[in-house]
Amino acid sequence: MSDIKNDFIKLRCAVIQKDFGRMNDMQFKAVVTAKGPLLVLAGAGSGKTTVLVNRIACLVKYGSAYDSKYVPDAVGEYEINMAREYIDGSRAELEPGVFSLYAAKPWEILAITFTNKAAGELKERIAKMLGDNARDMWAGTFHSICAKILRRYGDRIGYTSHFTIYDTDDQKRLMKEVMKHLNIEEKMMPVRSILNEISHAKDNLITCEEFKEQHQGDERLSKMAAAYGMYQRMLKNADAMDFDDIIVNTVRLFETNEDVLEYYQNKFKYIMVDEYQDTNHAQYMLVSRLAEKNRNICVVGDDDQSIYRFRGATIANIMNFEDEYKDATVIRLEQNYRSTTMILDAANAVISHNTARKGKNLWTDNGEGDKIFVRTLPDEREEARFVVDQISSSVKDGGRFCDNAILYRMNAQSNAIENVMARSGIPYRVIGGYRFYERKEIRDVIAYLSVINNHDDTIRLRRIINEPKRGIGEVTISNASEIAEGLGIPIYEVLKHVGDYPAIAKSAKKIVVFTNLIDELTEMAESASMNQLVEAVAERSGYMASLEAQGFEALDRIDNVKELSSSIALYESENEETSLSGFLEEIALVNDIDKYDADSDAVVLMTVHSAKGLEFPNVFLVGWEEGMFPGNQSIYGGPEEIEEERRLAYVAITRAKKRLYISNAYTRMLYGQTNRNLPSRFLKEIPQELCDIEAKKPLAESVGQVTFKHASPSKEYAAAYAERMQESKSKASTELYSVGQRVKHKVFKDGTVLSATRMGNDVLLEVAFDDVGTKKIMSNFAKLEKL
DNA sequence: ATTTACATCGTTTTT
DNA sequence: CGATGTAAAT
Repeated sequence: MSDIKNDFIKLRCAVIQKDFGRMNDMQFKAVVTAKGPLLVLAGAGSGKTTVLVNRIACLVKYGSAYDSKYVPDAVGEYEINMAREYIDGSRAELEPGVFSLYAAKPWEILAITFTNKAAGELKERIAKMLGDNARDMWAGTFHSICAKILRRYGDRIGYTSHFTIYDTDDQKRLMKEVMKHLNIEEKMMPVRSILNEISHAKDNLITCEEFKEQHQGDERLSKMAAAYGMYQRMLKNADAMDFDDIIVNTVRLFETNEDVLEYYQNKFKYIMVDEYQDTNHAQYMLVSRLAEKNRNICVVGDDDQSIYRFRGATIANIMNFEDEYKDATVIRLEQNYRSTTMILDAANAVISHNTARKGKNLWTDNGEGDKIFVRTLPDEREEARFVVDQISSSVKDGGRFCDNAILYRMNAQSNAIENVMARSGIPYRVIGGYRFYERKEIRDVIAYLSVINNHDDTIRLRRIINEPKRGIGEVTISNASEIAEGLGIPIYEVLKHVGDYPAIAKSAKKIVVFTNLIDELTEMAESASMNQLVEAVAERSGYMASLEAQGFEALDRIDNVKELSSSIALYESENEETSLSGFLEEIALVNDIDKYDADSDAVVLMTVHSAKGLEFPNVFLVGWEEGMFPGNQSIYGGPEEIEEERRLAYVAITRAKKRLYISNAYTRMLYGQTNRNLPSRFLKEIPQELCDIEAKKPLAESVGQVTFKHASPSKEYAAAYAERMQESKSKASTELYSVGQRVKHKVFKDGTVLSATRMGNDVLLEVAFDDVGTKKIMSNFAKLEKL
């Protein structure tokens, strides 16, 4: 080989090194390993995302050039000089193409992440490196990527392109329906347990036929098999899929349609999977089918951070990767850039008690740092107060609220902390828990949109057919669905031709009102903007009016519906192509955590699960007690469960950058019962010399305790209420209504004001309507017309 | 068909 | 404790 060629190879590597040289050796190796299977075992805070981002950038820019000995014939002095200039900095840009080899096109890259947030972050960082090019890359969660594929090819397996995605609530409703049909007592088999069993089966790609076969002797499981079968049939009839189906159906699609599989195998030359330790069998199958052809599969994960066993994640996927792909390159990232030595040592100590792990030891040169603050407090209120005090004083010293995160095992724990926070006037945000899209009023409006989008969506149709009350009762609805079942046609078809079916003819009038409403809105959906559509739904269905009629208590709900409308407007302005099914998909698949923005200066409260992938300067881990963390379920569930909890503890500890506080309480009130709990075993697994321990013993219980339970809530409430009114920028009704005033409401028509009570900036009116009787309404929202 | 009152139930983590 | 469902009354 000529000298020029040898020089070129060296220089080419140097060029790449210049671009990606900021990383440590291991990271760099992961970035430039382009071909073949690659396993990156990345400890917490080891720059996993950075590796992913840079690897993609490297693939697009240089392809597999780093490892290659190939030199194009055309290379000569000119290219050599260009490389030299680039390396010494006198040249800013390389001429495209010269140094790359088999460079990947962005659309040939598939990056699968665990959360939408991670996907968004990935895309954003890649866009910074590659510019607009990044837009064509597929980056998303398993669910969103599969949904995208299914929207396109779902017709091959009997779905339309606007199929509905059922969430847990829809699943429960549907399963209840199934159980009614099959005469399964809920006491014998709770809805949840059946759904869990089915979900497990699906995760392992077991069809209902196979499930039935496998459990022939077992009466209980045979019943479940029957339920499974019927459940699937009804889903299909409704053109709906649950979360598991989205993955399973994609795998099935590939199984039965060779051409589709080949298309995606050819399309995705490079596949990357983040958080590989949390994949389940179905996801594993999906990935390995896609990667089969090119074998350019890079998985990144940390076996110590596998925390989704309950959802079918099997740690085996990452453990066996090397057996699966004998030629795999394995890279370990053990240098941590996030935490102090103290925190890392604690994390390492805890996780070392697990047996099922590949084993690694995180280290850092960030310095020793503070000891871990371990506190024992009398009860959960005191615990919350301790946390709040710490945060207050750190903010006084110049810290920011958003540098602090409070992590707990269960969402139910947030309440105690929220109360104390609110009282102290500390801004906070709760992530997860009650999600916006889980609120009843939001789900109702969404259900309307779903039905407009997909008339066959039986479960959601049933949800809204009598919401608000239209006088269509349970009997009518189940008759109609019986007829639909019997004829094998969608329930909406039955409703459209009520007259033909004597069993429901009595309610014909009311049903026609409903179907007309849906038809009208469906027609509107074709031309109007989605924002207009939501408003039309809220108005014309009478939903808004019925909320308004509830007055005072429904204020929040009215606000929420309005917020939904503005979030749709936002969706429309942010996305180029918008569609109703696109929006519905987004809200089904996108979680609150994804919307979490670090910009607002507030303390963050969330579960440890939600915190995966995030980091904070100060972290408070509350409720480290036996029975809480580890939870009772896992204590009695066996050693595997405990190991999972321990991994969760490991995740929790490694979220902290500077300071880590861990606390437990002697007694804790949960679900209305007070329990005495011992400190968590995980706490004891942290070596004492790493800790700064203090315990505040509870006072003797005898002394008559003064409780301030009812001291100030009304005041607080009034303040919060006033604030909210301020926010909603009430426009109307500074004008007061007098008793006896005749008014007109757009739904309830004419009436007489019985009373008017000022409340904050608004006025609560009691109005006797001529047609519908007396209602309490808030004048700001009701937009009454004076007569 | 709708409202109300009362009992019962189960309580992990999430796409 | 809270949400959810069932039974009885309007």
